[in-house]
Amino acid sequence: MATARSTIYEVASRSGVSTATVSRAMQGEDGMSAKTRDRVLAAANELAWVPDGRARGLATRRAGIVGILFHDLDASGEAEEESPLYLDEVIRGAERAATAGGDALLIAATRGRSGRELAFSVSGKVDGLVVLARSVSKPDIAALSRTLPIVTVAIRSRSNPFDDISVDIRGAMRGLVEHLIVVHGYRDLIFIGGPARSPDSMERFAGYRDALRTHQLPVPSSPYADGGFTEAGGARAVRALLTERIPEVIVCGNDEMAIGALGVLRTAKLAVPGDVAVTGFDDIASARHVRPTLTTVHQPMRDVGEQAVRMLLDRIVHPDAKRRAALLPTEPRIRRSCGCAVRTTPHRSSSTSTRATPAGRRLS
Amino acid sequence: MATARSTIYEVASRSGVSTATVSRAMQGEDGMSAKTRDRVLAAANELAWVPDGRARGLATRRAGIVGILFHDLDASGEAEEESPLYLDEVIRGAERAATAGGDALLIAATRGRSGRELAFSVSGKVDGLVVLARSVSKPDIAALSRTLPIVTVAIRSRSNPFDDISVDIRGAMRGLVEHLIVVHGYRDLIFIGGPARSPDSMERFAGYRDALRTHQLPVPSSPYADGGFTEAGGARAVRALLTERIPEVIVCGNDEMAIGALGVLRTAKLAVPGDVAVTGFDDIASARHVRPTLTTVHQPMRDVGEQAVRMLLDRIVHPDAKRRAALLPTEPRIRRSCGCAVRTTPHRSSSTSTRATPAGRRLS
DNA sequence: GTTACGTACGTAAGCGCTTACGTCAGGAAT
DNA sequence: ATTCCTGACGTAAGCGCTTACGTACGTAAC
Repeated sequence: MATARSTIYEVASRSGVSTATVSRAMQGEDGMSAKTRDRVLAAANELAWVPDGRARGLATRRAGIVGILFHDLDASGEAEEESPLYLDEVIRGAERAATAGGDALLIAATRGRSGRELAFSVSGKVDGLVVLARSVSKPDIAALSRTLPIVTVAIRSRSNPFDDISVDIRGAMRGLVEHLIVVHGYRDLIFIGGPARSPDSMERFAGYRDALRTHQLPVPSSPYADGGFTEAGGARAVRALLTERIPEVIVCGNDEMAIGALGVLRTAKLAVPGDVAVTGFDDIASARHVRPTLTTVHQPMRDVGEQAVRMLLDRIVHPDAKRRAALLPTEPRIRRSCGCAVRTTPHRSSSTSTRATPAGRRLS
Repeated sequence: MATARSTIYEVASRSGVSTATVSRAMQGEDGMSAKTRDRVLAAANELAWVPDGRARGLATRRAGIVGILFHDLDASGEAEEESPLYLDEVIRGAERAATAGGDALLIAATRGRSGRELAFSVSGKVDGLVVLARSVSKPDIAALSRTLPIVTVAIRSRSNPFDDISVDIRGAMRGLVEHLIVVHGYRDLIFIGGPARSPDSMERFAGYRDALRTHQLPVPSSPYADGGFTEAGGARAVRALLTERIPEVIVCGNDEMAIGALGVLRTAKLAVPGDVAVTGFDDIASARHVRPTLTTVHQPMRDVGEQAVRMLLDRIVHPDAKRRAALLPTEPRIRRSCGCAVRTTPHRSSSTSTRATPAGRRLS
């Protein structure tokens, strides 16, 4: 149990060489006699020695660690807001890319007001940082960038000077709504939005408007209601809606609200999609399991994580390359709730480069 | 964009003090004049200087980073196995505990055979390691432990010499099955298991047997079928079962298989729970959304992560304390599929110390 | 006015690596 | 037999911090 790390010096003396040689052996340099290398490696093994990452980092100016900063709503007790599940996908993707690049991934959640402090403490430990939207304030990001390469996720404002990876939310919602209009011929749609001031929420609504405009339908200036991105909020909004009228389709800003809507409609004895169609957004796991199965849009969150880290790794190597920004495409998941009669869809052939996430792999 | 980190020397000379003073100021030591401290802090601020974690780590012999090692099945293309969702919860919990303790969390997934290498590379970067079951081989864990404090998760064999956090799977399954027997009076149960050689799977079955034995029911020596912990596997097993007979209850080793079972039963026009009851295990998000809602057991995965890291932090400070192991309790989630007529259950009062995870917060 | 401390800060020795140079065999070329 | 490489390794100077000591100054006690 007593943990006494051994050092390169012990390994050196035990194998009768200098520390330089030990170092070279550990890095698999060439220009060494195989015999010497084996002796060194054997000694290292016997002593259970692993080069100290801190010392190595100090000497090479490279920690071999990249960080990702996100905002953990759930833990801050900040709101009733659902902890965003997609975060996990992003993190997994980031981990994968980091490991593939030979680095390790440091994760840190800002909560409430403590973001600033956290960010700076983390910044001393990593070679670069992926910063998710809403985790750190713009000025703080700017300050961090004075010491570190930064890649942002989902910060698409034109003024964002950093490399960025985002998902084409607006285009995705537009595509989904066009499906409703073109394929199903719906003309009477209602949009239930998320928190009014959330940029993400606004994007979704903008895509909705895009589609209506394109097809010469009346374009509302604001969502019918703010369902707060929660199941309960969605239910509430639909309950209110039903006291007024019954539209052809209820387009929801996310899956949670759509699921809430389905619940209310069932209670009201309205058939989905027979009497009303419903769509969601995000493709959470439950979307496949509610009845009817929910038509929605899948966001490639794992790809977001992967690409963000890959971009960061790149930026670390080429600090002066010109800024890059990527807009990742989404995948519609057409199921039953929009009115499509989906036969048991065969597994998609795995030929595309976009990897399916577990949630989407099997269709209901 | 050009990133030139400044050093303590620049801060020192800019504020007209020695590096020692700068260091002291950054650590908020007392025994300093407020004036000097402010000068130093101001200089640090102007230079956007953050102490280099590597150098600091080298000097203090403490990186301020703990790591967690898990196995990412999904990425290895190793099997059809579902990527274990609970992992995300564990990671989030671990992150929370690490951040709370002032440390950062490094995450790394072993995939396929590369685990060994990864583990050692990570071990140089952290102060301690949480190792999840199945991510690293026992001998490798032993080797790692020669350099680092280790806490294992879900390695409950009596020979495990390390601190461990596990969930009382066996007791949980036993409790669930007793509910079926005692409350509902079922006597004719069937168990669909996971991969036969998985220790986790075996635990679940053991709990099932415990319950039967206690109530003097016939105790099978093996599960009725191996559903591989997947939805498809569960469906397959139930399809086979139905060609033979219809039991009172189908107890599934996890939720995925239970959901597969529900699908097959629906197709077969069998009412759940009217004709057959079904139970799952794990309480994945979908369990609340399938119809009927699924009776299952919730595992406190977030707590697992939190406690593991807390234990590790403790171990780092007290390397010679005696070994500790904790067995975390689970929470049954009694819903409809077992035959209980669940009225809208009120929110549980938040008086218990066990925190509810998002998935369980709202009942259907 | 000395002595004796306490306070506030400076000095410099590491922490455990990497790597630019330097050294030293031994073989090729002359 | 010299000279000149070249390959294989050793030397030692950092990398950017922390911290045990040391020093200088001011204050209190006498």
